[in-house]
Amino acid sequence: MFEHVHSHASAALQRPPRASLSATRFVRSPFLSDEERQRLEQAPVILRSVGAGIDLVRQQEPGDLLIFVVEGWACRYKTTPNGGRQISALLVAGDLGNIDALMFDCLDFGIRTLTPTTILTISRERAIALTADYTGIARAVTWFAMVENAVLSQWMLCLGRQSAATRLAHLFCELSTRLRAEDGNKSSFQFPLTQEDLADVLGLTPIHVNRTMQYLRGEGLIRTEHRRMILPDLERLRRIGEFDPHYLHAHPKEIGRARPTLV
Amino acid sequence: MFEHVHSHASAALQRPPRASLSATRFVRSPFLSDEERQRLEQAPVILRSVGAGIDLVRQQEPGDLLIFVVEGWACRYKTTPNGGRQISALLVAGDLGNIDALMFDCLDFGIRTLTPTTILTISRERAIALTADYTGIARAVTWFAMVENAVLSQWMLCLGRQSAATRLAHLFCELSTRLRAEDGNKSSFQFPLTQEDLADVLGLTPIHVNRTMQYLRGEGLIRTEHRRMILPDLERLRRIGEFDPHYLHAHPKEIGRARPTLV
DNA sequence: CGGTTCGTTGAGGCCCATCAATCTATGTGG
DNA sequence: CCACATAGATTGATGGGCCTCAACGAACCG
Repeated sequence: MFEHVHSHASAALQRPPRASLSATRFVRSPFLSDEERQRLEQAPVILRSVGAGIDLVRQQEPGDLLIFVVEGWACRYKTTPNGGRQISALLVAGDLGNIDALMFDCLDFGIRTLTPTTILTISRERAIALTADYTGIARAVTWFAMVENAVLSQWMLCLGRQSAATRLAHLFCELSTRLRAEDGNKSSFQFPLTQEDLADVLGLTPIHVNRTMQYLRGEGLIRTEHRRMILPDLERLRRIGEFDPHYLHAHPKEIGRARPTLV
Repeated sequence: MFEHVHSHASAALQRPPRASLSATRFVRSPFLSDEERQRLEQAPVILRSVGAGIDLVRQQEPGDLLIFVVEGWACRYKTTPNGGRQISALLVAGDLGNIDALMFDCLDFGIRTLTPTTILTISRERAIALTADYTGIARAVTWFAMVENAVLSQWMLCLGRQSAATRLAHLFCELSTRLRAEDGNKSSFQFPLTQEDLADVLGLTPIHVNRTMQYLRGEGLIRTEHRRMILPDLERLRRIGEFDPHYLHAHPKEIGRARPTLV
């Protein structure tokens, strides 16, 4: 699978903190019992360093690994026959890229790194076995799948019904929340994506992304300093982007009810 | 929840074929054991007739029922503050509208009927209990959630990177497949949606939907006769729509591997 | 220092939105 | 049976948001 990946696995595996799934958001799911969390942390994984712009999984090719992002940025994407690309998810530290591999042999999207990235992989067969043996793990999988669902629906609303400025503002708000980069009315975070990447997320051309970012800059809503995104007025940016963080389900207070007492 | 729904429940409940989940795609999932299938079919449900244009669930309101469509058309949708609507899923006979209710107390989308519709509801608490007690049912839920995921990703590609004609053609191809209305290179099925509904699915205005449909008609790719859609040349329509049915995962040959032997 | 990647700017045009009106089909009440 | 109302399809005119093509500037890097 990784013939085309320039790998530093051997070096990575010698790191002091032994590689494990504890570097991912997955093990922090409230659905897990202590035993289940431990099983996940003990699961054999492989840590790799990968360059930028590398396909980890290609569209329509079977994949035998689940891929987590530990550091750097990656994306899920689909392409049209004539070369158009649409990014359907941005993957940052802690994210699982191909949860669908737990159910489907063959994915209809690709996964590609956008920056140099550290990834963590676990065998698909083993992951499936874990979901079969531990109901809490299975439940966590379902939870994450449904959150992805909610995020995709929100992006659909943006793509179908929002202007370029609103889409951009919304995306920056979403990233600010997901990266937990918020500090009162301000926010700032490392932001290594190119304007072409942004265009492929938002369904625009890079040129128009550029012009729209200039507009937002002019309005004092965003600022960029050497690959860092600064949002000086979150409140106003949220209004422009019509952003309501609810769809991210980032604070799973709701899990109590989803976990029936009769188990 | 249904105060605003003009209901014929009492009449419906007296129907000869007693209402049960066997009218849904859910019970045909290959993940279910015989016992599990039986439990689903025995689960207490309520059958209702609902008029067109009725909100079954409103955005941001908690829902205590899972809603299946037995007959007619409905949709999941989201709206923008200034009145824009984006339909994120079309629901036809057999579909489950709010699978997310199994995990989230409060949904961030609404469900609305597009035609007079017969729906079937089951208590959310009871459904959650079923997924907790029967691993096959839980697995089926995860499967359906991931298929929805794949469909949403495909729609995102359409919204972000395809022309109006391609989007329309793609949608008709998808519906033709989902409704199992295909017959060689031709297809035809009841199609009660208005052009405004189509516009809200495709992220266009009704006027442009109208003009694009005229174009497709002129090309001999679609024909409509009193609320019936006729696709005289599926192959060419698929080429225009860049349609590949794979993403629908309609033929779950892959389930074998997703169901590990070590259980 | 030359090459490459990415950001920026300009000119021109098309796809689709907007506004407004007409036409048709269906249904309703007198 | 007809006058009327309503919803949806259709058509026209106009404009704007975004795309396309093309070039230039800036930052980075071996």
